[in-house]
This record gives sequence, structure tokens and C-alpha cells, in this order.
Amino acid sequence: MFALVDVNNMYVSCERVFRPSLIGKPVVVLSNNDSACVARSNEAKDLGVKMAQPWFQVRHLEREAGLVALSANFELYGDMSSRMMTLVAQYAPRQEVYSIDECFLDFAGVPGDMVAVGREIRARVLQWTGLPTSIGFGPTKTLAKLANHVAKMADRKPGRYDACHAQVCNLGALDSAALDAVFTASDVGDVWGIGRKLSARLNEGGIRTVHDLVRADVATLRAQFSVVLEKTLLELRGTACLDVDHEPAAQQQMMCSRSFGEPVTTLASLIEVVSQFASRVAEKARQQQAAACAVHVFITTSPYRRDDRQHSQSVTLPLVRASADTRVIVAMAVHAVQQMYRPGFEYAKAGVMLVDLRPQGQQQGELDLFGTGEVADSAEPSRLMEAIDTLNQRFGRGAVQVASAQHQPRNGQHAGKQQRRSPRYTTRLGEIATARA
DNA sequence: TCTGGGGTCCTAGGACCC
DNA sequence: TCTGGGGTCCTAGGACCC
Repeated sequence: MFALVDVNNMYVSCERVFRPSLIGKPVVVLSNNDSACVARSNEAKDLGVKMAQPWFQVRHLEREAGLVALSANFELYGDMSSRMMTLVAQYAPRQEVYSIDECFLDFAGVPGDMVAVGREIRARVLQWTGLPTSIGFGPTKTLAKLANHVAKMADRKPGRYDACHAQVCNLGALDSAALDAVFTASDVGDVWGIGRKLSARLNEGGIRTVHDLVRADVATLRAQFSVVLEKTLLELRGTACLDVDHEPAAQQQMMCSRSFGEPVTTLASLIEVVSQFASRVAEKARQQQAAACAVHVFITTSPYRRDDRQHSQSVTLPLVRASADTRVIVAMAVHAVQQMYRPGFEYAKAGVMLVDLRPQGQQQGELDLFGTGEVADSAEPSRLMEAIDTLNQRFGRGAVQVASAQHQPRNGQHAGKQQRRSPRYTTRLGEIATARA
């Protein structure tokens, strides 16, 4: 038996823990530059705010409907997440942290009434962290996911899922008639792994509900679509194809990318931003004791500005030796930008990705073909980088950086507008909440 | 004026090999 | 005139997830 524990509207719920006055109000959390809505309270969803919808499109709701918008405070969400995960982990032999706000639990061999266990987890997490969760149980991960969806919707759309209680739902406990009713009330698009495109294609073929899908022919579906959908179908029928991944493999790639606050037109500015992204991603790699074998860089104009001339390009530059050294990564990124940059375009976004990551210290040595004796040992994390990381940790990001990433105070662009960010209550002493008598 | 930022996996097709 | 077949590896692109 698997469970999926998921925080309801995670970012909004984190904000509400420290500002209870936001409970019951429509709230959204905005992305970088306060540009798009990346989290919505139920009340905001009811107002019609869509995921990733640009803020300027819904801004009028601020006055018209009392919509509250906050800048993302990832430091706070990350810390709340680790508290929640630690707490939840105690309830099952194995846990897979699947994202910042959800985890799978493997209850294999654990006896007892799962719904009761779910209620206990939910109550404990709510009391100890203040975060509301929904919990779904099922004999496969895909069914646990669907159960979680049902647990959420049972509350939001009364009457749709009669067989299930709000917040905690165990699909494994339903008889076949009740399960059928759940499947009939669920769209294929509600299933984990079936997105917009796949939904549309399935609908064209007359497969609209989960009920339609589970009755479809496996071989036909596999031939027409892919092995991914085949696995999904088997999982929905109760055959587990996916296991709880207790120790996920190390990341294969990592990225730092961002849209700019204002368009960037000059090579100098582009070099500056990309140097910052390169520095940031190199630091991330060092934190995970990883080193990259290649650096991938992209720059692009805004596809939304139809009247602008468009230019999108990317380039991947291999490294002779795997590295997470800021100087190396920045040098490659700058080189890439110099190759790609074209004057006369308004660039809107760029990114630096480290690919083909491997554990630091396990890099392939170089053959000393010419007998020069100049082959270095596999790179140890350099003391300079360690010193930089320590300083930046103590004095704040950007305290020490490479010269090309030095932010020139021109108009304050791409500094990242974050005008509505709440205090980092749990990770900065200076921003801790104050109680008033 | 203003349009998220991360990740993973699979497939198709080309290069190359014998 | 007639232009193999099976395999691997790599990359780009597209789908999905949150």
C-alpha cells in the first residue's frame, strides 16, 4: 500500500501559518520579478486565477475581489517543507520526497486501517507545522496520486466523490462498484502522467474518463502512444510498476535561468546576467558535491512579444575536465554568450545548465599521452571555492563574486523585483516573528 | 509596461560500426 | 540494372511532473 501526502496549496499555506489573517481570503504567490502566479489558494482558484497566469492579467482582482498577492519566499517554503517531510517520514518504513510539497510513503507490510493512519498524519502535521495536507492511499503510486486528487476534490466539489471523505481517501479500501464510480467521475487528465496533449489525443479517441481508460486495450494503447501510458494503465488497474524511491539517484543536470525584469540588449549586460546564473549554478553543484562535464547556455527574446524580431539560441560546451569551479563555469558561459549574441534584439530570458553531472572526485583522469607529467589529479573542491561559499553563506549571496557577474547599478534591472516578500521567519534571526501583548 | 523555474523520461532519427 | 541488416550511441525535441 502506497500513500501520497501533499500540502494543500503549499506556498499559500506557508504564508498563512505566519499571517492567519490570510485564511479564507483569495491569495496568490508570485514568481520571480512578481511576474506570474505560481500558487493559488482555493479562493483564488475560484476567482478563476490559473496556474502560471501572468500577474498583470489578474491584477484587477486586487481591488475588485480583495485578491492578495505575495512575492515567493522560497527560503521559508524550503524550511517548512523539510519540517513537514521529517515529520511524515516517521509513519512509514520508506519515504520518497517527490517535490517540495509532496512525498510518497510505502506502507508495505504495515497493518491497520490506513484511513485512520492518514488522519493521524494529517492532524500531526497540522498541529506541529500549521500546514494542511491531503492524503491518498492506493495499491500503486498512480492510484495513491488519484486518491490524493479525490481527497482534495471531495471537499471542493461536494457530491462528485460520494464514496470518499475529504482530505483522506483510500482507493484500496473501495469495492469494485465504488471504485468504478470514482473512475467514472474522474477525467483522464486527472491522472498522474496524463497531461494536456495526451488528454486531447485520448479524448479524440473517445477516452474521456478514467473509467474509459482502464477498459482500453493495453497493446493498442502502447502501440498508439508509448510505454509511459502503458505503465499508467497497468498502475490504474492495480499492477504496481513504480516503486517508492527511497534514495533517489544524484541529479543529472541542474539549471539556473530567469526572465529579466527588463529586456537586455547589450552584450555587456547579457554577460553580466549569465555570469550571475553561472556562478549560482556552480555553487549549487558544489553543495551537492557534483561536477559538470559540459555547460549548456541559452538566450532568448520574448515569444510573447509577437512584433519583436525573435532570436533563440543555445549552445553546449564540453569541459576538458569535470568542474564545479565558478571561474571555469563562468568563463564557458561567457564564451557561449559571445558566440550567440546578436545586436538589435531585446533578450528576455537566459539560463545556464550544468549537464552530465557526476560526483566530485570521481572524474575521469586524463591520459598523459605526451609524457609532460602535467596531468592534474581529479579535481578536489578548491579551497578558493570553499572560502567563497563560506563568505557568501555568512554575508549573503553575492558578497563575493567573479568580476563579470558584478552587478552594475544601472536602472536596477534584472535585480529581481520582489516587492511583496514576507519575512523569512524560520531561517533568519533578524526576521523572526514578534509577538505583541 | 508586465507572460515561472526548475526537473525527468521517452522517442525518433542520424551517424557509425561490422 | 540491382544498393543489406542489425546493432549501438548520441542528440534534439517533446511530453510529462511540481
